[in-house]
Amino acid sequence: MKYSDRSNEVEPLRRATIDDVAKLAKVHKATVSRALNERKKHQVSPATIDKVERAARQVGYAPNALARGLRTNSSMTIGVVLPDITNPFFPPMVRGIENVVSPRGYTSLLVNTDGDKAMERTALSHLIDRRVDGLIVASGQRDETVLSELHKAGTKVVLLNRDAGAVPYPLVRGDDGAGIDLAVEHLVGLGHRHILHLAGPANFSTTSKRADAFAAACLRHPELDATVERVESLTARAGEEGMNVVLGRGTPPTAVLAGNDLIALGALRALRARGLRCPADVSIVGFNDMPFAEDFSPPLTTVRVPTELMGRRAAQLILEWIDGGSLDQQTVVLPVSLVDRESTAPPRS
Amino acid sequence: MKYSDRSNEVEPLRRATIDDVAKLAKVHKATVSRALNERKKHQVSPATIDKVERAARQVGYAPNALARGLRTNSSMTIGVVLPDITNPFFPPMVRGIENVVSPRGYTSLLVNTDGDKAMERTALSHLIDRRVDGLIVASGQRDETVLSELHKAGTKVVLLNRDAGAVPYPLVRGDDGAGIDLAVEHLVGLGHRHILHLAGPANFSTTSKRADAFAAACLRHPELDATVERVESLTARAGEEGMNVVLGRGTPPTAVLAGNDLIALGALRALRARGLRCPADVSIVGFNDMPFAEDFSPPLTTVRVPTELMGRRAAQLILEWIDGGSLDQQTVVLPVSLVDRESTAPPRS
DNA sequence: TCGGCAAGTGCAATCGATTGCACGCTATCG
DNA sequence: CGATAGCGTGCAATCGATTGCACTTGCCGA
Repeated sequence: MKYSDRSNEVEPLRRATIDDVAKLAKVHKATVSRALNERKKHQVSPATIDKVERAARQVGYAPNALARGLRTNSSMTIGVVLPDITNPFFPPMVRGIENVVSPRGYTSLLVNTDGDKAMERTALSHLIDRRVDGLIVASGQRDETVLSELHKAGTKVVLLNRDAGAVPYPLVRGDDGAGIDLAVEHLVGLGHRHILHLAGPANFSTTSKRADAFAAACLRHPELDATVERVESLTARAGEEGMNVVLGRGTPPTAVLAGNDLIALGALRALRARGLRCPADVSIVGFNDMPFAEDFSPPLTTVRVPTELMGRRAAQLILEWIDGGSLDQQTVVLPVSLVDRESTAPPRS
Repeated sequence: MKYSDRSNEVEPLRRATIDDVAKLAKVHKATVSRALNERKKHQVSPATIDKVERAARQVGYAPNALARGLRTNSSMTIGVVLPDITNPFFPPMVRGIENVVSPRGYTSLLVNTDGDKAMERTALSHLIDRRVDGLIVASGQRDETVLSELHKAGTKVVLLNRDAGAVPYPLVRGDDGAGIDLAVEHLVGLGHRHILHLAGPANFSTTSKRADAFAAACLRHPELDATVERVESLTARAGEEGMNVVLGRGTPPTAVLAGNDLIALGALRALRARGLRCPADVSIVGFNDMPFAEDFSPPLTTVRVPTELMGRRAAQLILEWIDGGSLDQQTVVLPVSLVDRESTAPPRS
């Protein structure tokens, strides 16, 4: 047996196109298009549909989404912008989103921004280049300029979790204020008077809403000796550092209400490093009820926000909008609840 | 001033096309294309480039990736297939992938399969429809038929973490065998003799490699009284159930080596529920060193696999391949290490 | 028997880019 | 001074689908 030089060449392997199917089925490609399109099938005779489907199956035809998108001016994709997929708070939202968009034939394009404005900008423009039909943005910050540009350009965006300053886009979020109230009442109920709020950075709408709610709660409870400490970012490391500076200042609070679970986790680590016990020496309440918060040491008492549901809602909103629904600015606030686990107890003495 | 009925209509808001730019710059669109393409800029005079760039900026031109992809037959996207993004083991891989593909101008398309064959099939075909330039598949199972179809069709795929039966695709994985050896030696060194392996399902190459390595290690240590229990899935819930049946059978082992961290976590929960203490009563070793394994109660001793690096490597491989590199089947095995934390201790007498 | 209608199919334009080829112009060299 | 090389640009085809319109049939009713 003799092989030619070409035996080593890689076959071009062109995927079947609509023309291939048309040729095989001996009909015009327009007919193929219609026969395979659920919404236009009725324009084609059953016999032809059958021929076409047979042919399509035979050559393994799958429409080129790029070509279709070019023509129909819709890519059937939703861009999803996250600050950090590695933060376990977000994946459930992603699931929620996928759970509603996939069944409708949409694919989601995920990008990370690392909370970096420049990265967010390039990420968004990539998505725009790809002609996403809509965007879900969970990385909003207080002073967004990109988003207001997008708004001017008429891009469809739904904000998730975090608001983005003055840009009038719809927003789906958890009830941060109510969550803080729940947490404060819980701690006060246990008898705590000296409470520290380890707040997240001010440029996130979520954490600053929480800080505001904390301040308001303190006003309602004049008996409280409340402190607020801002940490640099929404990470365990920042929480640890923040807790350390507080601890370095002298007598610790009897309870800390963290801006989110990661900060709480950091606080836990700082406590442990100093030989303080939670909840015996100090109680800690988190926020978000991220996955595995129940497995921390001790299991974390925290405010549960319905992340998966938030994802779903955001996805529903963007799809409605794409479908021509005229949702004006609207904010969907989803209820939160307190999950009472083992990181809180009455203060000692 | 008089408004027509159209005043309420939504402006179509057509994005600027290459023709708009051409018109404004008074050149042919071919020239615009070349002027804006880094690799063809040299064919265009500097004066023209300047004119074009000005015009492009003025109208806010961004090339339509769909149109470009259609013409160039490359979408600049990489499909990433995961079993479950909600499992914290995967996000770091995703980061690794993004870290290498984004700088090269690629966007990654993420999809979940939930370990479901049917979902995997539809997910993959969606990605193929979108003409991804390559795929990274982390959801491989032993008996893959979809992947071998893809292989026949000439699709470029790199497997991540899990192998997929006989399909000759390149694979990037951690050294499962070595990891188990490390763990077993660690436990044996502590004095454990009665060791249980809570193995994951057999249809994953990872868990079955681990089970094999465990069996081999036992052969090397005839003094061991080893047991293996298979759990139904790679989840905490399954780990808990598995541990419960073992516990229900009588005297517990002094140490358990879990198929992964989630199973370990489940085992931890089961122990706690029965009033058994870890590591005082039974030691536990996990596998993967997923995020927050250090924050469990107790902090989990586990085998660290370099997830982010695995993602990077897989991404590098797929890009090389796309660039015309002819990587034949090759397996990249990355080294693992034991992270000794607090879930292991010598057996009580 | 003929006009008309409807169903089914084909034709060709179109979406927005890229790219091989041809053309015109200028500069260079023998 | 004329042939020629080469640079810069324009022309038009092309990628693979969708879709408005026109055309062909066959059937029905008057």
